[in-house]
Amino acid sequence: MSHDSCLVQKLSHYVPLCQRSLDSIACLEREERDYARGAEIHAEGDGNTNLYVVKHGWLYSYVDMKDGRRQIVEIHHPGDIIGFPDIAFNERTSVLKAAEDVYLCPFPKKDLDQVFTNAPQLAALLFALAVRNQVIMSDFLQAIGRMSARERIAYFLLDLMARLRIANKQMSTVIRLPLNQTEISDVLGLTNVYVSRSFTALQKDGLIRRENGSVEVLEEEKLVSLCDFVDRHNRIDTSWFPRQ
Amino acid sequence: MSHDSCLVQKLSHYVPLCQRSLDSIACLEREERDYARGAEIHAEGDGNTNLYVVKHGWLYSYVDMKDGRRQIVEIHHPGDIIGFPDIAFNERTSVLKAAEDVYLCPFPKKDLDQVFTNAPQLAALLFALAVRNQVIMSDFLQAIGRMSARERIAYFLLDLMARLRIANKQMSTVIRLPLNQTEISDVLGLTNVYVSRSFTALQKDGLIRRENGSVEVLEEEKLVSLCDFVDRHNRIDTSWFPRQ
DNA sequence: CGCCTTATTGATTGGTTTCAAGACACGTGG
DNA sequence: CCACGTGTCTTGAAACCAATCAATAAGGCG
Repeated sequence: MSHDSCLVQKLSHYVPLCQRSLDSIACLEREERDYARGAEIHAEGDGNTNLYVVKHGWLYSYVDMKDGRRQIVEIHHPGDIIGFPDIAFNERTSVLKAAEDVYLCPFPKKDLDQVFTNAPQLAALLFALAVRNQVIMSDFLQAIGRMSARERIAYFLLDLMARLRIANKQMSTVIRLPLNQTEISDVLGLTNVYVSRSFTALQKDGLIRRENGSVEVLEEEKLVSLCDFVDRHNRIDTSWFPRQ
Repeated sequence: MSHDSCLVQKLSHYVPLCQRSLDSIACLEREERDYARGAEIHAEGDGNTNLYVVKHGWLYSYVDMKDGRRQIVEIHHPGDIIGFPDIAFNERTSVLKAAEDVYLCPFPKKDLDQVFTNAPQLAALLFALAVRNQVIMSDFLQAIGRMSARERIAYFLLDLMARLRIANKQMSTVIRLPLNQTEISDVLGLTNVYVSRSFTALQKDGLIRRENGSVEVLEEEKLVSLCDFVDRHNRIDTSWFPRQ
């Protein structure tokens, strides 16, 4: 059973997990639940006692703003743990929504204490991934704060590819994209109209090609230099981790 | 000695620290070094073996972009630990610069392993602060991605006040601001010209008042409703922490 | 077929950038 | 004391990118 856990697979990408780490993870994936496309698994302000391991499908977390627009703050893929950003709070800070049909494993926040007392390696790994996320978000902040619409789209696609490659090393250049242009605009701080125009422009220049719900990246290097993309996902430094 | 550590003071704000946590922290503040205003303590791409505890003065971390502009990704105050976002990498991802004369305590990254093996409470606290930072950055992303220049300035000031109040609970409404408008524009993804215009507009509307290097917040509630500010700094949920 | 969601395209508007000039404070040296 | 340079902030005019408003097209599905 544990060998087909995409969480184990994703974490093992960074460091060989010791037995205590594996045991800790197993206890997070006991239960499984299904949600249909469009379901809101929790709302902003809900109590947050649970985190979720994603087993299948894409989800995203978003925040509604007072002017009626919204910002998608995170996209969740299989093998991700949802909810870490909120564990420091008593209430959810965002709405969690299924972008397509999904399977999740919920587990209570309180289960994390045994990670810190029993599995220092896993604790260090989760910590490293959490702080790495700050760098990834800083990169993204630059994209949102300083780049044109075309460059942001390029950044968005490259970031998705880098993330998906962790779980699927032999990924092709075709990305299945279960998000509509309004959702993409809510990720990138644009409007759906301008997402459409920018996609069309990138396609006209031969950098990408689109086909119902998928994007094929034709010129990855050109996209990379367009937005100065750096892959922060592929490797992390684990040399400082406590050894077993 | 340890009682005047602003790091201990800041961390104690969230949870009473146990002796093992205090011992772990003490070992991070052994050495102290001075840097003059404008000094670049490390550059992007440098090896990163050290983190720093800020004892005095403001600093910031920034990234140079290919178009010549730059993005300030973090502002560091006394009591902050600098460098966590980078510990997952072998190289620095940003330049660290002293905004004024500063004192820092450098300590090697490798010293963190003893935190994870000996001080699970401190490990959990640092983890909680790291993941909370993701929420703070999400909030900031909304500000950058969706708000007008005036709203971003409002957000910037309120965020600064919330952070400074952790260390100084009786803070007045006057903020000393050792950053020039070009630096503020690099935080907010604006131009220095428009920062000036926006500051002037806020002052004309009676929300703030400026006096050589300081800003006085006259109408905090109006600023809050202008940018829908939520203080994420004040409290965190520590109920799930491992107990001693 | 008709309905709904999603994507495209055009015309107009507007907030921010860019470019440029001027004001002001401060320190330095003559 | 004044001249001068430097860094910082302010102000104006023009240009531009993306938002907004609005209409049309294209699919998917009952």
